[in-house]
Amino acid sequence: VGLWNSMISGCVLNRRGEQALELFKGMKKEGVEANLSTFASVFSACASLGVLENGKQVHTQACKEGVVNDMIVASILIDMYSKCGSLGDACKFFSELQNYDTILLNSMITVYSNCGRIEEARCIFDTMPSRSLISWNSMIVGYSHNGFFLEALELFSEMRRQGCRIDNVSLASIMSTCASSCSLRLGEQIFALAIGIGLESDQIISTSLMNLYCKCGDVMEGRRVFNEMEKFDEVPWNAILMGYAINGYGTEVLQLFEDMRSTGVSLNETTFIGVLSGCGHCGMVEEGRKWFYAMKDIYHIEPTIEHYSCVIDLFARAGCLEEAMVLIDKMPFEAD
RNA sequence: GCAGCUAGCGGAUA
Repeated sequence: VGLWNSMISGCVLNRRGEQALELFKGMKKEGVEANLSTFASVFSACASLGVLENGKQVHTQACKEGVVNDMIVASILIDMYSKCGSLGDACKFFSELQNYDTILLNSMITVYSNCGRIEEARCIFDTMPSRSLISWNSMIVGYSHNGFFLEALELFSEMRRQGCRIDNVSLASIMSTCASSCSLRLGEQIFALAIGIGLESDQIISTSLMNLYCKCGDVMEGRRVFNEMEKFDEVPWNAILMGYAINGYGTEVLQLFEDMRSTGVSLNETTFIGVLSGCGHCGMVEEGRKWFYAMKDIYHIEPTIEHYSCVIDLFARAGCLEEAMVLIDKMPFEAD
């Protein structure tokens, strides 16, 4: 068992989830009994792959082994359902549990927030025996993502009043709250706090600052931050791209997108949302059509409903109604 | 001193 477990958890650590599941199958074929660690790794693999059905099957097996009573396995399971977008299953499983620890309850704060059940998230937060930094951060993010900006800010103040440790995640989250609510001055004050604890060059703080400027309409200032910051991943690129897009700078969107491709920055769904919405704001039909198809054909990124929405909107506004209708029919989702 | 939880970018909309 030990050898199998090491191999499986090794795969998970190296993001080879598929391999981990293969190994798990092989292990069963050989008649080796899975234990706690095995299930823990397998659920993590399912979580990172987002394979719900697989995860459910293994969950059933784990129940027979009685393994789901383990706190860590239980948290991973909740996290797995959460990452697979199956929030109902997460809630159901949670309701069957008897014992909870801080980490498990933190996961549930996130689950409830992600289903919009913010009151229940807050209830867990209020009644949990002890709260970690992540509990506070999760609750703040929950409020923010659900549009409860004042509540997020209030909780952040409470955090400071109580003298809790504040980290880059806390600050970036609250700066994002400020950006969403166009609170430029407040956002800058939060950034000042970040400087005070030595986080002025922190990547996620810089990204948040840039986003703050962009959302508040000052793309030039956003660009200045972008130019000066260190960029370890594609997120800052997407943020400035989106900044250009929402402010109607179409040529800058295409230029930046070209820079991304020539620099070898990885492109993701968000990148294409930026590109397509930029084309939309500026009526660039040809470019929009081209990139919509290219994202699938060349970059192998499946268009989501957001992408369809951008491009359908683009066609409709440009007067290409038939093309828009055809696309609506071809959409693999329900129109919302 | 490593099994589990949070983060920054994410469509259109009077």
